[in-house]
Amino acid sequence: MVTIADVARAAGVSPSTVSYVLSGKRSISEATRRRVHHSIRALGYRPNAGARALASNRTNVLALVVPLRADLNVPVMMQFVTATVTEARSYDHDVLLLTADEGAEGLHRVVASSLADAIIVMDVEAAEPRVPVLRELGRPAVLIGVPDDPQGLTCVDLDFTAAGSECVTHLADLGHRDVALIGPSPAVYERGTSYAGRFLRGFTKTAADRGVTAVTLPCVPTYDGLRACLDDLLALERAVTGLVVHNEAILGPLLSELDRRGRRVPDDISVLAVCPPDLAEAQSVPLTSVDIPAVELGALAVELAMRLLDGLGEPEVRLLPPRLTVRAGTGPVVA
Amino acid sequence: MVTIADVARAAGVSPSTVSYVLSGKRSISEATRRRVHHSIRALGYRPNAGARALASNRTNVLALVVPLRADLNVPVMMQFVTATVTEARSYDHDVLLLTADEGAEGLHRVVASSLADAIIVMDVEAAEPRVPVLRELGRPAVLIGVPDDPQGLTCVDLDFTAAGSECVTHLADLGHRDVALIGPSPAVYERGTSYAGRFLRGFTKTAADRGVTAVTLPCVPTYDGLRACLDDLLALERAVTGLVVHNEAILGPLLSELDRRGRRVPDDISVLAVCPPDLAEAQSVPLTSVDIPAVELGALAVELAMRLLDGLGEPEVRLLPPRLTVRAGTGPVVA
DNA sequence: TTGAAAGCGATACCAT
DNA sequence: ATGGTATCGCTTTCAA
Repeated sequence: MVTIADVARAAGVSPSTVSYVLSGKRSISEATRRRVHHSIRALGYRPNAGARALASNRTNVLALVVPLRADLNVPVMMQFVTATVTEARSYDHDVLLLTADEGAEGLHRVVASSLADAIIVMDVEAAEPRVPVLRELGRPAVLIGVPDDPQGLTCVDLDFTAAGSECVTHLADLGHRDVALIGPSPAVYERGTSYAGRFLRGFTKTAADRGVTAVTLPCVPTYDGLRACLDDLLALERAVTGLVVHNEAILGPLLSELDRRGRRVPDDISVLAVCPPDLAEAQSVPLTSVDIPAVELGALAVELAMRLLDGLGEPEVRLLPPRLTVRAGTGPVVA
Repeated sequence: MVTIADVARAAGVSPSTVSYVLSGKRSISEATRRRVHHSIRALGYRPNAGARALASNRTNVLALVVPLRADLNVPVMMQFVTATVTEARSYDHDVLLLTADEGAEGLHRVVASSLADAIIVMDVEAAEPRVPVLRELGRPAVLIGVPDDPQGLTCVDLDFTAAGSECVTHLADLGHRDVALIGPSPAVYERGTSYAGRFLRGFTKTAADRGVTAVTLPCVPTYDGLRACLDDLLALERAVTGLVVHNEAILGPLLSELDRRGRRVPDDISVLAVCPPDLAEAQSVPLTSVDIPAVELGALAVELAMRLLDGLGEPEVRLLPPRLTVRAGTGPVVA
C-alpha cells in the first residue's frame, strides 16, 4: 500500500506538505505542488479513507435511506438514488445505502460510528417518526418529502400541492367541469405519506375554486383494484371527462381498461398523469403529464447536504415547481 | 464521543479487553464480559468505523455497483439492491453504492482507498470490460451475471439457459408446435448482456430438440416498438400459439395490443413471461411465469462475498434453477 | 513556505 | 484471563 509518507519521501517533502497539497488548506509553492502531484501519480497514491476519517472527523460519505416498500414508484426511486450517487461523486463523496427498516436505530448507528457525515432520507411520511431523531443527531439531514413539522430540518420535494392544482387548472381551462383523481393505493394515504395528501389538497382546492366537480378514488395497484376503481368511476351520476392519475403502476392497465370499455382517450375522456415523461410518452396514447423530477431532487438533496456540511445555509423547505407537458391524451370537452 | 477507553475505564478493564469482548477473538471470563457489556450499553458506545478500519484492515463495507441504464428491469434491480443491503446488515456489514459509470476506475478507487472489503457488480456483460480489473484487484468480487470468461471470479445468476429451455418445454408439453420469443431490446443483445443470449440459446436449442418452430423477436420497449413487433409476429406464415416474453416493460402493453387485435389469451395464444411473480399476477390475465429470483440472488451474492472474505470457498459460478409457476395465461393448443 | 510531531480510536502483539 | 502499548495512515497544531 502506498502511504502519504511514501509520496512525501518520493517528492522530497514532509507528509504534512503532501496533505496540504491535497487539501489546499494552506498555500504551497508551485514547484512543490508539482513535485508532489507528480509523485502521487507516479506511485498511484490514494488516501486511506479510514485514516482520513479518523484524523479529520470527516468520512466524505453520505448516508442515503431508501424505503423497502413495494407500493412505491420504483423507477422514480431508482432515478433518485442514482442521481444522488452521481451528484455525491461530483463533490468527492460516496453514498452508503441504508434501508428504512433499520429505522431510527440505523440513523443512530451510522452517526455514532462515524460512517457518514450527513443523511438523506427518502419516503418521508407526514407524521414521520424519524424526524425527532434526525433533529437530535447533530448531523446535517435532508428529507425527500415534507413532514408535518419540518422545523429545523432541510426538506426537498416536488410542490405536489401546486402539481395537483395545475392539473385541475389545465383541465378546467379546457372546459372540463367534472374531473376525478385516481390516487395511489389507500395504504399510501393511510400511512400519511406526505406527497399524496398534498397533491390531493391542491387538486381539491383548485377544483372548488374553479367550480369543478371533483371526486377522488384511491386505487390499489392491481388489475382487480383498477377494475373496481373504474366501476366506481363510470357509475358516477355526472360523467367525468377529465382524469388525473397519480399512480404510475396502473397507468397502462387503466388505458387498456378504458379502451376495453369503449371510452376513447382523449375524445371521451382526457387523461393526465403524474409520472416521469418517458412513462407518459410510452402509453398507447401519449399522456399529458406532470413530471416527478427525481434527478433534480436527488442532485438538490446532495447540494443542500453539502452546504450544511460546509456550515453554510440554514434548514429550509425547498419545493420544486411542477412542470406540465401537454401531450395527445388531453383534449377539450366535446359537448 | 464515547471511546473504547471510556468503556474500559467504566468497566475497570483495559481497552484491549473491551476490544476482545467485542470481537470474541480471545476468551473472556463471564464476569468481565458482563461488566464490559454493561458499560457499553450504559455509555451507548459504538466503535468508530474509521479507527476500526485503520487498525484492522477491514471496513465491514461491501461495495455494490449498480447499472445506470434505463432499458433494464428496474423493479428487479431495486429488489436486488435492497436484498443485498439487508443481507449485508445481517453480517454486520454496510453497503457502499457505486454507479457503473465510474467504470474500472471506480473499482480501483474503492479498493485503493480502503472504502470496501469486497465488491459486488450487477449487470455483467458477456465481454465484461471490468473483469480483468476485478481479477487484479486483490479483493473478493461477486458478479451478478456470467461473463464469457469467469475464470477466478465468483458469479451468481439465474440459470437463464435452463429458463429458456423450461419455457419451451412447458409449451411443447401442452402441444404447442409454433412458439415465439419476444426478447429484450435489440440494444441489450447488441451490448452482449449475458443473460439475454443465454436465455435465447436455451429457448432455441430446446425448440429444436422438441421439433418446435421457434422465432425470435427483440422488442424495443416502447409502444411503437411493440406494435412493430406484433405486426411481425402476426404476419408469420405459421400462426404462433405460444409466446414467451422476456421483456417486463412491454408485458402489459403486449396484452392490451393482443386484446385490441382480437387475440384471446390463452384461447388463441398462450403467454408466458420471465418476470417477478407479482408482475405476472397483476396482468389482465395472470401469466405463467419464470421468476427472476432477485432477492435470493442478492442474498447469495452477499453470502459468497462473506465466504471469500473469510478465506473460505473458491471462486465459483452459481446458477439458480428456474422456477416456473403456472397461471391462467397458458393453455393447451386448441385445434 | 515548510517540517516535526501529537493526536484521532481502534486492534493485536507481546507480556504476565 | 487480562494488561500495556506499538501501530494503522492521515490531519493539523505548533514552530521555524
